[in-house]
Amino acid sequence: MAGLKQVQRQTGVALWRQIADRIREAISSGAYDETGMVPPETVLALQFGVNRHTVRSALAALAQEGIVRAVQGRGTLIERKERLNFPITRRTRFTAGIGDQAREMRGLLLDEAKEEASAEIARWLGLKPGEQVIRLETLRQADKRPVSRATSWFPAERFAGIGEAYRTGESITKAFAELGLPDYVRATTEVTAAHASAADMADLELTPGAILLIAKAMNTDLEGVPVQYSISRFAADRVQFTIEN
Amino acid sequence: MAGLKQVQRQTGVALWRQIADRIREAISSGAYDETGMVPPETVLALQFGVNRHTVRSALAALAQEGIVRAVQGRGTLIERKERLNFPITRRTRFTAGIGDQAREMRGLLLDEAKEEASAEIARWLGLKPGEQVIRLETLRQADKRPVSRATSWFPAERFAGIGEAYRTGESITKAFAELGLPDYVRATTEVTAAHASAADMADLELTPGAILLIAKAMNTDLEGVPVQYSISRFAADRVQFTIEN
DNA sequence: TATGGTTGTCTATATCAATAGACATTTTGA
DNA sequence: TCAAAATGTCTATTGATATAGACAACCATA
Repeated sequence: MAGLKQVQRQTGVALWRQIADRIREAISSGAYDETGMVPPETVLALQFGVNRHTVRSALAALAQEGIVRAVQGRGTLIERKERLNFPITRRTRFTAGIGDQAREMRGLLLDEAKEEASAEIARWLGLKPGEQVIRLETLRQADKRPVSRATSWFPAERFAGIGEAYRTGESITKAFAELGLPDYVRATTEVTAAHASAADMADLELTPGAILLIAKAMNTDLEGVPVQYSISRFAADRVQFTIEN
Repeated sequence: MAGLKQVQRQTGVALWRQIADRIREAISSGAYDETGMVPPETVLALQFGVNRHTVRSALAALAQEGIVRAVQGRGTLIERKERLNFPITRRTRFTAGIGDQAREMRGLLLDEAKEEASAEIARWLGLKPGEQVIRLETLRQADKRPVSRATSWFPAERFAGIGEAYRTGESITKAFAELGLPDYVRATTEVTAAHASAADMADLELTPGAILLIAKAMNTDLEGVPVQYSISRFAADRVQFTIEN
């Protein structure tokens, strides 16, 4: 399991942050499932080869994130530890994909705009650059916990009113259905990773240094005509993607 | 493009490192392709709202990575900027997948061991826990630049000698072929992201704070019998995954 | 060849990060 | 009820980080 060995000194990233990352990882890998607690501060300090105060800074950061809760005299309890699985297939849908892994799924519309397609968007949607597209900024939550922040583009002519449909249905699938598109398929998905920007940190309730999994996806209708291009930014410590071939 | 606006103060990560990350991203997004140079230090300092010395620390780190090169009197030149695309399909192969994006592809065998399958490995390979498996530690390079570090497990009985076959062939596909398995398919792939460990930083020539894309993959033969389970760790700034459905 | 724009170097100061040690406070269980 | 084990708080010191200003060195070009 997570070999909690010595940390090596790295410039530019505070030791307590590196240690916080290591402990967070150990927690989510289930290393402390037996006790439901993090080892005592003195033990962690010894394992990582740092001062106890440094470990305390790390644990304070994790407490701030809501991952652990310290109780004087008892120890430091682990609060949460789930990682949602997100299957990527031809029938990928965010809400259904998460399925029974969470009780309540919501999609919130943060912003809507009609704009001219950039060269890249036009290419993905099979339009000419400058044609009208609707851009939706959405935030997706699983049990009130933010999971991803997405920017989606739709051909404006075909999907007029999709913003309102999304706002009421709280999912792309329902919005498409309301606009007369009962079914669609995932054509391509590109996955990369990056550090979270300040804006994404705020929306996804992340802390500095957090990682994003970025999925650029294109959906088509059953005839293969592009209906949506989206760039979704997932909190990397809350999800994993599964590709079944 | 990459809106190089003010950085917001984040505890635990040095400002110069955050700025280095932002500039690296801007470079790889092609923001400075016209000039082939990063803007002057004074301009960057103004854009980010920090002191010029802080920008200099960031640029020094990027120079250390080989991404930029400062020339006194002229400016700071951009050295490299490629991101390899790695398609994930039923026929995913590392070497062929990279294909024409690099001239020379190599797979180096770092370590080989015969061991008992853990519960997880056994599950993936369809074995009983404790059955013998062969574990290979490999490093994959594109044009001498390390791209990924992988740990792979194979059923020991069926693939005895795969270590030697990999060492000479420098690819899994060739090693399989040599052992009488001319073809195989990718069954499942799970993608996550995490910070690089010290060991991976060394092997992949990464700098502190670097991100990994982690792909856990299972390959089967044409009858659907598992032949390989692997955990590959990619330098996130050097690759992207593409899933075509 | 002179000038403006650029990177390189130096000094100084304030704040943050990390270590070190001591002791208080709380919980659990013998 | 006491002792052990755990987290909480305080003081002090050192080195890394960030800002500020000034000037040197170098390059391109008008």
